[in-house]
Amino acid sequence: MIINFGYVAMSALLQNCSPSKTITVKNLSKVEAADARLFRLNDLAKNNLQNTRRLFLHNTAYDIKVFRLTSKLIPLATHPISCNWNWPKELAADLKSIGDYAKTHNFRISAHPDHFTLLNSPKETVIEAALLDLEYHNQIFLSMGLDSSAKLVLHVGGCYKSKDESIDRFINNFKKLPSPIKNRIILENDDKVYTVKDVLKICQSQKIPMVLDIHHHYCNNIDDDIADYLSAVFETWVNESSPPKIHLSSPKDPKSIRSHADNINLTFFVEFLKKAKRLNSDFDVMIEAKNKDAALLKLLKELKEVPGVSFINQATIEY
DNA sequence: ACCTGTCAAGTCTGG
DNA sequence: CCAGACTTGACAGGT
Repeated sequence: MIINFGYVAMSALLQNCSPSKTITVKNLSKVEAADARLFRLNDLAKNNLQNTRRLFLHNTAYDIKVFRLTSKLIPLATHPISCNWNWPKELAADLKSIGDYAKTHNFRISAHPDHFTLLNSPKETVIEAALLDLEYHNQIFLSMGLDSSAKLVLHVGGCYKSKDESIDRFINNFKKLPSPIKNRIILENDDKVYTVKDVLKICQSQKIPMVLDIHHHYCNNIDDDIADYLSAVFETWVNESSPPKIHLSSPKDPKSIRSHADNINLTFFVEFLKKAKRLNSDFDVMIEAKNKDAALLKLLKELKEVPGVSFINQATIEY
């Protein structure tokens, strides 16, 4: 089976290359002239897009095809203070350009809207804000010219005292989404409320590809073995053009197991590899570690010593 | 150059 | 009913 590795949003190796630079609402408000505010926003966004291009070039140098875009690419894009900023128009050329690069190099791009973006809140205002944020993410992908293989990773959301009712609310609101957004959403098990079993059930009934987070499963499961779910999880990707995606991180320490460690625990991942080998199906691994791409490169280096692992390129293995 | 409090956004707990 | 924790990168104001 072939496994492609990637990382999240920013590089620990490239200096001064943040794709998430922003301005606070308070400070933007201090700028009096409307055109000066727009200039500031455009300037920040263009800088973020330029740094995203640098990240893309960096990824190419390391054969990295799997990458998650930061959600903060366009500063304050969905905040009322920017309502007069037509950023898709202003940034059309920049977005198209990095999108073309991503397509030319067969990148597998995703994004992960923040934890404020909830489809199962009982509050209508929260749902409206979530919809706006999903539209923002969708617009970035559209402007980049990326089809529905560019995905948006979501969690089911809060519990609100009743898991069953909250799952029903998720499904109802999911069904109401515009198709272009619906087709991009993939669902991930979380570390506190919705287990692999819960999320899988939703994904199967709604035909949503499921992202398996093996660290979250470690934090939140009812003594279930991940191996029992792998086949069904991968099956939710059967109609997709990209292989299934899993998230990989390691607990920071025994006291705070839910936090992400700097790097990836090799033994833990190799145990997973052995279980996955029984299915022998290709998948992508998104590394979620504090050390970002440095953690990815460290893991790849360590994998060179693991029996049964061979390298197709710097960031792709066969096992 | 470095440190600290704060930031658009939500949920949950505990007082 | 409200404050604080949760979690994250980066801003902004301080030293």
